[in-house]
Amino acid sequence: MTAAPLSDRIVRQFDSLTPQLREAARFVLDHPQDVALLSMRELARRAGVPPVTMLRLARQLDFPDYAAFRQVHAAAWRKPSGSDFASRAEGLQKRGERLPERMEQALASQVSHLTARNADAFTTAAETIERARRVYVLGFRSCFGVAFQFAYVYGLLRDNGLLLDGAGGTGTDALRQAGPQDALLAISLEPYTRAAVEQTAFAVQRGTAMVAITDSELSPLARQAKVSLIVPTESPSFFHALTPAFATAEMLLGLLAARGGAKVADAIRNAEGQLASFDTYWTDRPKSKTQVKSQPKPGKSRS
Amino acid sequence: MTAAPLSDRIVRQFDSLTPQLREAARFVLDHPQDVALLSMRELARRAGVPPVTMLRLARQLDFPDYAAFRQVHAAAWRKPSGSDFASRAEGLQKRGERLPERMEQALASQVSHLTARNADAFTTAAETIERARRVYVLGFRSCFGVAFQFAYVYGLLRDNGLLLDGAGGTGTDALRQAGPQDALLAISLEPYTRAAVEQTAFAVQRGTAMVAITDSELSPLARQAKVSLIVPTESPSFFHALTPAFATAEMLLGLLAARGGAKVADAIRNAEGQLASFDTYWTDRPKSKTQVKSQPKPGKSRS
DNA sequence: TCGTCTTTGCAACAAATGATTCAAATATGC
DNA sequence: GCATATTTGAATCATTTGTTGCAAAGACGA
Repeated sequence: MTAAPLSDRIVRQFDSLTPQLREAARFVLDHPQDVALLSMRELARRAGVPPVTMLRLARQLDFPDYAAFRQVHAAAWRKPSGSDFASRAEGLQKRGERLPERMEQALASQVSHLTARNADAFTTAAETIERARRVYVLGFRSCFGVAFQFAYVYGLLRDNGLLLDGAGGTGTDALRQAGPQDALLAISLEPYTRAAVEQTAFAVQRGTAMVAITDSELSPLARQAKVSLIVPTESPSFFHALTPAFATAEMLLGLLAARGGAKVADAIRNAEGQLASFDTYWTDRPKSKTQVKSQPKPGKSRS
Repeated sequence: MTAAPLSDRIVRQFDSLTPQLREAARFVLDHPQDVALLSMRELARRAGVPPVTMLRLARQLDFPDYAAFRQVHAAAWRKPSGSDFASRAEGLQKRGERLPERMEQALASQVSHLTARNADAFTTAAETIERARRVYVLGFRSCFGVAFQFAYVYGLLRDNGLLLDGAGGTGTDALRQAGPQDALLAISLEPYTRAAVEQTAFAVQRGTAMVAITDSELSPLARQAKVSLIVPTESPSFFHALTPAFATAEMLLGLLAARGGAKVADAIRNAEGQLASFDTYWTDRPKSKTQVKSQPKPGKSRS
């Protein structure tokens, strides 16, 4: 209905394309809006191919013009914003009909208000974590995914992070060593797991600075935390929304990385190199070719 | 930052505009997408004013260029990859100044376009999962958090989910039993971990229906998947954004729950009851009192 | 190894774009 | 009613756009 039929066409023809055209096709698939919004030359520049290639791609896909090619992409984006107001109202009742749309709407709105609600908390949280000797990360049950994510990415930045997961039931034992020089990032939403409340309380009592991601200033975590990042959890669905909490963690990580400057950049490059040498990642192209060119975005790292 | 402040600006200045400029402004307000997608001349033609008027309108609103005017309109409903190129360069210097705001902006915009990009894919994905005898969930490294989240919440709905985590290195062995009646939800973003690619390929070869959450139609997962949910990963920060993938998982879960109807509601109540009887959750009130009352919102469940 | 065929990108082209200029049309103040 | 200011649009200019032609580079089969 939207862009699907076109991208299908591209995917189906993809294998029969020449290498250079694939490069272009890949970029077009990944950035469909850019086709509509940018000029052909600018699009080609960003895709890293000469302008002619874009024209050739369009022709290969049976468009007479580049203009026709672009129009299809434009139409795909025009439709939803226009017709949605009308179609959104109807059909809210029908059991999950259009529920993804409603959730999307809600989540986007929640995410877009995170900083407003937390003003300087992000900075304070970053400072707290930077100063810490050790950074413990805690999150149980529904919050574990967020905690894991933070710990994993943080591990690319610095090596003083420790995820308190419970493999073997020993996970949180490490907290016993937490002290005043350390920091604890704790994530817990209503209903707060008993373990989260008790263990953070223990650490705080020992003088550890807690950064909390939680859902209310009045949550048992927030009241003991040095800084709290408050996230909404309302959702049109059965479940509490965790996306805002996840986004908050991701934003905090971004801030930490940015503040780290060159030192962090080095650490990331280091981690990448190690992973590459372990052959962790899958690669498209035949290994024989010049591998240098096959790393398209050098500055960008893997989270 | 997006379109809102601009249309505000137009409305506020509207009264002080000359008649002809109002004509133009009115059209621009009613067709903001056209500003981004059409040329100035074409836009003017449709608005019924000479081209110069559009330029004058842009200037009147303190834009140096018509290009700047258009860019603002483009940025409003475009994912941030494009417009951020400019701000990324300068922003990285200022070591994270206002980075949370920029990330928030980007993430919110990305989340708000998830369904547009994936149209019917959510429904197809839900159907596939519903039909499956077993539902395997796979995600490594940076994607594990998302996989965990899905598996955890899915576990509240039904008991046929299985997270392929690697505790003890045995995690993915379970995939050996995957067959044509089963489904596999796989999450992998660039750079794709070798293990994810190989193991999903194995399952697909055995006839398992794969639902992929990935970042391109051309990713090694998408090409083998029955349905693909495509998520953006661009970010103003060092790292790839995972929030869109997380939100997608959450939206899919919401859809599954909604489609499940009463049966699912029962299952959730069941799970809650069990957790409560294990005393998993912390409660504000003194223990002596009636414990029943300490389950605050009966309708709302824990994700 | 050579010759053929495909793929690729540079340079040049015509058309269209955004922007400028200026004169006509209209409104405004005295 | 006249002179001044403002508003408007046509004609024009310098760029940029999409497109074409052609030659170099590369792949492939004999």
